Amino acid sequence: MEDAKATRSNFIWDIVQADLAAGRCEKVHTRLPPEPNGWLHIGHAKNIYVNAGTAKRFSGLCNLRIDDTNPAKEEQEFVDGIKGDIQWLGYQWDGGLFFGSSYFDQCYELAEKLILDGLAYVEDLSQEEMRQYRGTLTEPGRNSPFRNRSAEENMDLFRRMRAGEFPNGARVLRAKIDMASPNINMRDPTLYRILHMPHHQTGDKWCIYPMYDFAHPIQDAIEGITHSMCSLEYEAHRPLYNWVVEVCGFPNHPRQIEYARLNLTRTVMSKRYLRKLVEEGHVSGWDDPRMPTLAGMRRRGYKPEGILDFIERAGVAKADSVVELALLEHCVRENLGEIAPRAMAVLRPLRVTIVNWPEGETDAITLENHPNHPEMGTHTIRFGRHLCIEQEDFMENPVGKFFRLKPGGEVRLKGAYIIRCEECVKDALGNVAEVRCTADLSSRSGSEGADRKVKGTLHWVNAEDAAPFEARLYEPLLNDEDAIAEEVEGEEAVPDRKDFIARLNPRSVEVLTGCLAEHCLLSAKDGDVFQFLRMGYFCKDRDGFAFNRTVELKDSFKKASR
RNA sequence: UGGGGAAUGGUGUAACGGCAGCACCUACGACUCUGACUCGUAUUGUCUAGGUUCAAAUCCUAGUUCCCCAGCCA
Repeated sequence: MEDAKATRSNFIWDIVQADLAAGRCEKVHTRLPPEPNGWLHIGHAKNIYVNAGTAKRFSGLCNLRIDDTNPAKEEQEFVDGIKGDIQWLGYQWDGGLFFGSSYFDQCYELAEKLILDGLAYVEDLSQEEMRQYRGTLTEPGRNSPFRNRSAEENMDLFRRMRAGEFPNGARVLRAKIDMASPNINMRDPTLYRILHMPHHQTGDKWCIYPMYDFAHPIQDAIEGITHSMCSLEYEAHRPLYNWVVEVCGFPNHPRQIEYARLNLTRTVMSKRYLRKLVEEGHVSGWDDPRMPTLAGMRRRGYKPEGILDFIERAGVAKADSVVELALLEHCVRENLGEIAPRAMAVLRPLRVTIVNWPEGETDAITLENHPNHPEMGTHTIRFGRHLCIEQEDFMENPVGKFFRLKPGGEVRLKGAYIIRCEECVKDALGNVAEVRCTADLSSRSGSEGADRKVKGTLHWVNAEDAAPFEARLYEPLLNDEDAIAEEVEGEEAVPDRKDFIARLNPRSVEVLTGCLAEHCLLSAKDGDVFQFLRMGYFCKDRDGFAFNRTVELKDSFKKASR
């Protein structure tokens, strides 16, 4: 029996299951049609899960089809990124890799066929005139004066369009359907437009390019796709999709199924704005850890397993929804908690001197790499007279239930000794610069005197072994909802302002300065991610350390201090 | 106001005429060599109004709200 997670169903699977049962298709074949105009983001992960995942679920195949029908918006550089991200997520295009542009010949031939069949015509009206003839949501459109050209004339004009005789926008090829249709998408939609622009795959071969509505169903049908999953906004295009498959005479009929795209709280998902963030330099690139891209999340230390678990738990349905970021964080944390080796690091160091510990003498402390997985081994660090602890782990004037270090109080240093704070030394500004403590030498972890309980336990680093590291500063683009509201209010003249402001999770980014024990740096070579005890975790990427604080201190002392 | 969709706790998602379940969030408690993790407990829900039925989230009628469509974008 499969476990509950694996059997979690959704309405798409029900449809596919029914199609299979009714014999409407023999083997499930889906496709992934990303447009190469940016890097994949967490929303695409859902698309991958839905399409490639459905194929996997029913032992079918999934194609990767680079959807590059519009040369104006697409760039070669994104293709490799897309492929890499899909593989990183753990999916393959076992059905093959295709390019929408490789069907240009077939699209063109079918367009000629439609002309011959009297189902398409060349339009001379300008864009503006076409808009007027189209009617409105409540009024029917009017037939174009060019609607009843002969097949011969249409063919001649269309071939001349292809030959490059006309400038951009001079003419288009339209489907002849119904200008009075209540569905505006059926009011003689455009099939082909003139675009004198080289294509990153086909070069200068074409100066006319098919529209999505024409190309997509053709591509699906040619590839033998059985189920074509896309987002809700294509629902009204489904009649057109079916019309194209029908009139082109394909024996097989792919089925388009729409589902609600993924929305996340506090997260900008529109590729247009993500692109703007990159192009205007608000972030370092598509893989900036603040970006909701798969590349950004990868750099943050997220693992595909956590992301996929999130997608699955968020579910697939037809209702528009906004999933809380907390669910993503939970899934990622759960995944990382299981696999990440533990390490101690201090981000904002506060010097601690153990006054009864001899200068120059050290004690080797062995710590497990994972509390639940002894097979992950141990690592050894040194305890000495000079240590660093977290600034926030000491309070000169403690409030409420503050279990950590305070004057006269005791805490255990993880894996080592219980220490007592004797006094704190301040700098010229009155800030605590150093805490002087005594260690209970009989309380060493593992020794006989170790069972004495103290309320707090702190992580620490031996100052001498600490390797200062320079972290990249990933400040949140915006701190909180109030700030967003304020900015939006003040910038009303810019309509896009609200969307443009990246509502990226402020908790995912932390400015840090501090030090790492040397062993951490060494261990980091083996695995990217460390569970960082109470704090969350941090990851190492090619540029250095990025700290991701996903676990907030939600303790009662925090409340008391308000 | 045309057409196409969707409405279930704070959030997301199940239940396809038969006990409204699960997860996240939140709160409280237990545990703990960090207050994390883990474990336990709890609050909160079927858009509205009628109707059919022994029985309605589910079927019917009317209404309400939200989303998408008037690109030579996808």
